Amino acid sequence: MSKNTTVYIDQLKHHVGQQVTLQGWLYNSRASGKIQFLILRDGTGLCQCIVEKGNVPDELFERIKHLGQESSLKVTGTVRADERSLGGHELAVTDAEVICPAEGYPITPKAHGVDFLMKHRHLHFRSQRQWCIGKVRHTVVDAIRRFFNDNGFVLIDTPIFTTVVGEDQTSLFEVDYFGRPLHLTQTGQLYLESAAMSFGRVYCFGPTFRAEKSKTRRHLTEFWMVEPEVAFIDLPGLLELAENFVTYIVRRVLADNRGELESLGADIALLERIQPPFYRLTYTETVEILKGDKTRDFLARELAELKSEKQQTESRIAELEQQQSGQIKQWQKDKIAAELIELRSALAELDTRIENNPTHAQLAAEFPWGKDLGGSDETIISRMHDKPVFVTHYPKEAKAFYMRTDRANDKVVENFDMLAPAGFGEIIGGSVREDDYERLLARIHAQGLDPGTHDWYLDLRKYGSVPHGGFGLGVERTLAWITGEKHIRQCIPFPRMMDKVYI
RNA sequence: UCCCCGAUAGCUCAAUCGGUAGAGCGAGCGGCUGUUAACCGCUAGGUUGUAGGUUCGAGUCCUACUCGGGGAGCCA
Repeated sequence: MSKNTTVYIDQLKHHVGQQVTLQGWLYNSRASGKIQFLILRDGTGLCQCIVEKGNVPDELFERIKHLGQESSLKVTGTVRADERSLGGHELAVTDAEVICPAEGYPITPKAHGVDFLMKHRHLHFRSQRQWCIGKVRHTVVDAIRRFFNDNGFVLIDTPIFTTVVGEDQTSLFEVDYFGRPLHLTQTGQLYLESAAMSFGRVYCFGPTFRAEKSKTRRHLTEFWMVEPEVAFIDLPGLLELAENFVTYIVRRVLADNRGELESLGADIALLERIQPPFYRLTYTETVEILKGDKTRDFLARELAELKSEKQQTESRIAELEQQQSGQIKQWQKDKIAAELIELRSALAELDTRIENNPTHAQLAAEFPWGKDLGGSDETIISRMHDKPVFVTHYPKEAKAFYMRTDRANDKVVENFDMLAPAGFGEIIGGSVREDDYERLLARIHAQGLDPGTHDWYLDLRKYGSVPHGGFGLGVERTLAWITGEKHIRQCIPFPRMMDKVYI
């Protein structure tokens, strides 16, 4: 008899006026005597469900009233459009079935600390912020695959257990492989180069592992990286590929996840400006900028801004504290308390930035040509620009053995990093590869590496060597930049950090 | 490996000069027919991270440790 259809919340707009059933979890609820507002989530979105006394049996009305957060249930009712409701649609409930009542759900709709949320990661997924980031991550990953698949690239799955060392031995996880030491991959690049000589354009996409002892908001020990590798390409060609690639990802997210970006508070205007060409600087130009007046003035201005921001925050805190001790209503006190908590944590961050500013200024001013750019240096350059910046031609000594020496200046290599704008920093690192057998062998020796383990890699330069290159893009860093999320650990479902694995 | 900050109720945080440990949220009960982190009233909830020290008296001061946060180096 029932022509009742079970639908997902994101399809409600197609069912206005119809009777439907939703299945999901109770995200939040408010009761007001004879009317209740249930916020239901079902994985596709949130929907406010209105339960009015008289429209459902009294017994059910009472039962729903005492349902805890995250109880699972089915609700049936009529879909109607209503501006007052989030999403613009709501359900006038006529019936409901509790599947599993929940009591004492630990993550309340109020504020929680990072450590608490990380320890409850398995539940934290259900929160709006994590849900939005997960949806954007899905789009980013799909856009990555689509871009390469649609542009003639062939997917090559490179091994996780590796015998070769891409960069620095100390940053590798060693595993006992039936008594023989192997390493978890930190790049698929060397294998990919061999594949590029077969397919021309290839890419690999998977998890990668770094044992660096880095405890910052930009580091994970396990993260996802996509690496294209192209035969017959030069540095300008690689930069063009990278900027088209990043632009494509950003456009896809803008098209598919505008609601999520808004909800996350991402800088949409900034994302809309992302289009080729990106800025191009050489390492030498970058060092000159860092040591020059522009950077000094920029940091001084930033310090002044931070200080005035701090002063404003402090006086606002004092003002609120004053109000708090006066005779006011309870709800006003709550509001003030919530604002105070926010202001105090903002103040702590301002203090850190004020404290770091002179150090960063000194590091930049005294930057010696030849050193690799530090995190703070990248942040400075990145903050000075409103679009991504390519930094190219780093000193040979600071870089990996496989990067191609610039034939016009043998102190530098034909490599590049791409810095995301507005302070997020590096999201891509890449290079043209050394294609000359003798030069590559010399570099292997110079860096104290074992030529024996690189036999097969050297072979690629023996049999029809061609100019080729590629780069690696960090998925979580890209995601953090796009979503405006401060910490990379929020951008992967189960983060693995130095010395810390929660679940 | 180094530097800075922190640990008080299930959660987020207060506690002035060293003087009996407080709010809100959440939980429980009651009220309210349009709420948007709803609101109002009542109830329960604590060995102040651990170990020692100073003191008539320590959440507060000192030492060590444990755990957590941020940053440097290095990197996607």
